[in-house]
Amino acid sequence: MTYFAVVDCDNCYVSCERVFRPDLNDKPVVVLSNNDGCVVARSNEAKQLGIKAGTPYFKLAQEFPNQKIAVFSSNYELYGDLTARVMTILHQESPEYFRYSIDEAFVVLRHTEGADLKKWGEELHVRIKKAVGIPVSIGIGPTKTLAKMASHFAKHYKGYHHCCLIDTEEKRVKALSLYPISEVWGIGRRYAAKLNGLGVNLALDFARMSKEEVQSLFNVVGTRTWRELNGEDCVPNEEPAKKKSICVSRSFPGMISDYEVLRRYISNYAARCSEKLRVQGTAASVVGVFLSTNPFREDLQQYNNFYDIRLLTPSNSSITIVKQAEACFQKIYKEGFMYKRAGVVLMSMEYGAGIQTNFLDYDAERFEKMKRLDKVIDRLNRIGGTETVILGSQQFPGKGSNGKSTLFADAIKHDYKSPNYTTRWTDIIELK
DNA sequence: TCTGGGGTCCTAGGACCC
DNA sequence: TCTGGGGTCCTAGGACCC
Repeated sequence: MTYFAVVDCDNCYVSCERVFRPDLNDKPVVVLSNNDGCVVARSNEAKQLGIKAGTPYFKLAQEFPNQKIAVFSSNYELYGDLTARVMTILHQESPEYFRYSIDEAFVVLRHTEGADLKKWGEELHVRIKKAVGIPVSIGIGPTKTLAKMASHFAKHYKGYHHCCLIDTEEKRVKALSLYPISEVWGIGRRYAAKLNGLGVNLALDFARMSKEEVQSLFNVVGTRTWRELNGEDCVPNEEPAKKKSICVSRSFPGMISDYEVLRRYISNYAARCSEKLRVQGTAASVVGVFLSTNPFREDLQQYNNFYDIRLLTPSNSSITIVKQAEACFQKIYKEGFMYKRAGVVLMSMEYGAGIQTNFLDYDAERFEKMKRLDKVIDRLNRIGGTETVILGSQQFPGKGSNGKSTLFADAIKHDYKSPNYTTRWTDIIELK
C-alpha cells in the first residue's frame, strides 16, 4: 500500500520569525507582503483576533486599535533558508519526496504494511521542531488530496499531536463529512460557489455525486479532485517542472510617472529575471513588459499595457534581456499617467543544451564573453546579497537614506524587516 | 452544380495554487 | 498617504494546412 504524507510548516513566515524571536511565541504576529502592502501570514493568535489574510496593512491599525500585534515585513532570504533545512530532513526520511511550495512537501510512503505511520509523523514533527525550530503539520492519506485534508485536521486539533492519518474507509468518510467543500484542495472560490448553489456544501456531498454529473459540471481537473476524494490516486508524483515563464513585478510604494525612474525599475526587474533564468539553466525567447496605473484610484485616468519582443536567439544574458526590456518599455510608456505597478516577463524558454542560435544574430566571441560576465555577476550577488553588482542602466542616482551615495535605491518598502539571521554577508565574514 | 474532415498551432480567458 | 507577487493547467475558437 502506498500513502502520501504532506508536511507543511505552520504559519510558515511567522514561525520563521519566531525562531529568532521566541519572546513572540503565544503573541499575535503578522508578516506583510512585499512593499508592506497587506497581511500574508498570521500566527494563530492573530487569526483568533479576527485578522483576515490579505488585510491591507493600513487597515490593521484602524480595525484593531487597542491590540498589540507584532508586525514584520517579509524576509524571503530567511524563510528560504529555514525551509531548506526542513526539506533536508525530509530528504533524509525518504528518498521519494518532492517540494510543492516554499513551505510544504509531499513524501511518498511505499510498502507501508505493518508500519506505524501515525507514530512516524508525530516523531517527524518533534525532529523538525528540535532541529530547525519550526512546527510542522503532517497529513497522511491514500491520495494527496486526502493527505491535504488530513493535514488540516492535524493543524486544528491538538489531540492529533501534529499528525493526522486517514487509513480506513470510516476515517475517510468521517473526515469528508466534517470538511467544507470550499476548503478542498483544487476547489477554489468559483467552484465552491457553483457547488453551494447546487446544495453541495460538504466534501462528502461532492464525493457522493455521480461521476457523470461531476464530468458535466467541471473540466478534467475538477473531476480529478473528485476521484482523489474517493481514494483514487491521480495527481502525479512530480517535482514541479522548470518554469515556463518567469516574472518579476512590483507595486510601487507611491506612484511614478517619470520615464527615467520607471526605466530604471524595469531594468532592475529584467536583471532579476535573467538571474532566475540562469539559476534554472534556461534561456528565454520572448521578453515582455507591462505597466499599469492604480485601479483603486478611480479618480485618476487608467492605463494598462503590455508589449513583448521575440529574440532572434534565446538568451539568458543580463545585458541582452535588460536591453530588450527597455525597448518594450519605450513602446508602451505614455506620459501623463500615474503608474502603480510594472513588471518584466520572460517566456518561451529553451533548455541550455538545446538553445538554438540564429546565424544572423550569432557572434561566438561576444556570446562567450557575456556568459563569463554573467557568471561573475551571479557569484558576487550570491555571496554579497542581491544587487551587490548591477548594470549601469539599473542604477538610481542620488543618495540613500543614510546620506551616503547609493547605487541602487531599493524600490520596496520593508520598514519592519528582521535581520537576515542566517544568510548575511557579515556572518560569512565572521565565520572566516 | 459543389461547402469534408483531420490535424496543428496559437491565443485569450477562466480556473486554480501558495 | 496606504490595497502582494509569482506561477500552472485546461478549454474553446480561429487560422492555416493538406
